[in-house]
Amino acid sequence: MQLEQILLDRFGFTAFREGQKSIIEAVLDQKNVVAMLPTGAGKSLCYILPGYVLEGSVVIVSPLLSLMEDQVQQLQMIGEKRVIAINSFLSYEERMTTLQSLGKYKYIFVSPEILQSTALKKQLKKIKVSLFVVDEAHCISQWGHEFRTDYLKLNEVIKELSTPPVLALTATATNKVIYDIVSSLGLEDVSYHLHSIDRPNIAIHVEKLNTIEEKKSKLLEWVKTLQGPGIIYFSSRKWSEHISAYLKENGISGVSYYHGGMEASERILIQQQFLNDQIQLICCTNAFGMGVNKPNVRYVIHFHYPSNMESYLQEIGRAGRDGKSSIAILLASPSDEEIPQALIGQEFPAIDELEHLLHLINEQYSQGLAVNEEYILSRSTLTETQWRFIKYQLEVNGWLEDYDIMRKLEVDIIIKSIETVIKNRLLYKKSKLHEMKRWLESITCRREAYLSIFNETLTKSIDQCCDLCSLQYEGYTKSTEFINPVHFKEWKNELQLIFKVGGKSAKSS
DNA sequence: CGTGGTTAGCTTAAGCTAACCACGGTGCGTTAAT
Repeated sequence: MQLEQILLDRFGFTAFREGQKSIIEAVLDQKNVVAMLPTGAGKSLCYILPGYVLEGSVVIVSPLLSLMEDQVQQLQMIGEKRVIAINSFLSYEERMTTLQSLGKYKYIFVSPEILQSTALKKQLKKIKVSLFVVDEAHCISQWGHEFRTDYLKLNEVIKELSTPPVLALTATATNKVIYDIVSSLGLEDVSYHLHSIDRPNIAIHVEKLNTIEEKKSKLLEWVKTLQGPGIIYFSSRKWSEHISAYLKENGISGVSYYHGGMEASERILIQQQFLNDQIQLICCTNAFGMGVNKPNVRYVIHFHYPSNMESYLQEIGRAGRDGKSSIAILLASPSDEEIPQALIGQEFPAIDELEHLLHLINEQYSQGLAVNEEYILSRSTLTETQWRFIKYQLEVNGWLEDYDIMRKLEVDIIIKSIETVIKNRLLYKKSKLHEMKRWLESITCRREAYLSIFNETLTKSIDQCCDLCSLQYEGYTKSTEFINPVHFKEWKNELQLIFKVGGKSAKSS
């Protein structure tokens, strides 16, 4: 009752959306909470509202600067001024001033990286942190092990802050990923609020083609017929640019590309143009999407498929946030596996590279020097990600702190240990890719197939389900009037009555 | 890691092989002490 009043007073909503209330109650009950809500279900309310009830501040760990800025703006729009994002957008002076008066902020947005700053941690310890939020918590599992290892150090930060209650929020996680989140954050007595990851208004279509050229012309065909706006995913920057140009050459207007190799200003511009309907179609890599809350995306096409099902579901989940009918199309060809395999392989250092590097570090240690990263990296061919992965392994075992330990253990033992970690991670990632490939080979309902990966089952039949069930493509095209799903259902029911055909049983044909 | 394209170098000087290289994504943070 009281919560509904706050909801009305502060946010102007009369009722909670599904799942929100019980999450908020658990948070206010000082429990550790893991919440999985589908995209667009209003996750941020789950920490914003408790902020008004709890004393002290709410710290929110966010994976992207743009996401932080968005959230800050949204809070300011509802009249909340006690909000700050601590990141590299702040000048040195601004940052120092902010840190001195940290307690006056109710909502403090941070990146996992900046949480490693001792100056920030020192100030955070002085104020009362009443809730520690990890937004997009699947990043712990998806990025923490190799790409952004500071995600795996959040548990240390939580301990340093005298273990405030934690709220981990995500839209897409398998049981294993949830286990990974909970154990990595060191959470005990967890209150789980896991809702279905399914998005019934998104139809699924997979199309097999023999060559890349066939894929290109099929893509053009779809883009010409489908009602936009749309997003097309690629696994390489080059391809996203190439197809963007190809579509333009073939008379498609309002197309742009987007990937991580572009200038930040250009990326922001294109994202804004897409959000404002000035661009109808984005050819992009997986850099595009997180935090893109565009309600009317009508289709997502995969020109290349991602390396695991979680990523796939996150990407198609960017369609149809307004709840209206949308479609996800995946174009597959035999050579598609090459890129994801290569990407997985290059995340990890080769064993001889690892050995070479550790001997270099050892050399520096034995001269009594601290590890000079610049020097070490200049003498190896490791990528930044590979080095960060090794560095984390050394840190987490205490090998980077104390060079006496390094001598005693012998480099060989360290190499063996890291080698084992690499092998296990490779096995895991390859099995995830294999799971993705198996899904592509589904012979029964694709939705049921991915739900089973997430330990779910289909509870009610869906009219526009997938290419293996029954799927009418007319509802997604430009030429025809948009078919309201409700009317469509009635029409279909009538047809079923006439022919006495069962809904779901029809798909086995 | 694994594939596909190019080139150097060999030679029954026009065609073969071996060696080499380019290719494939995601983002933070970069500046001080009581």
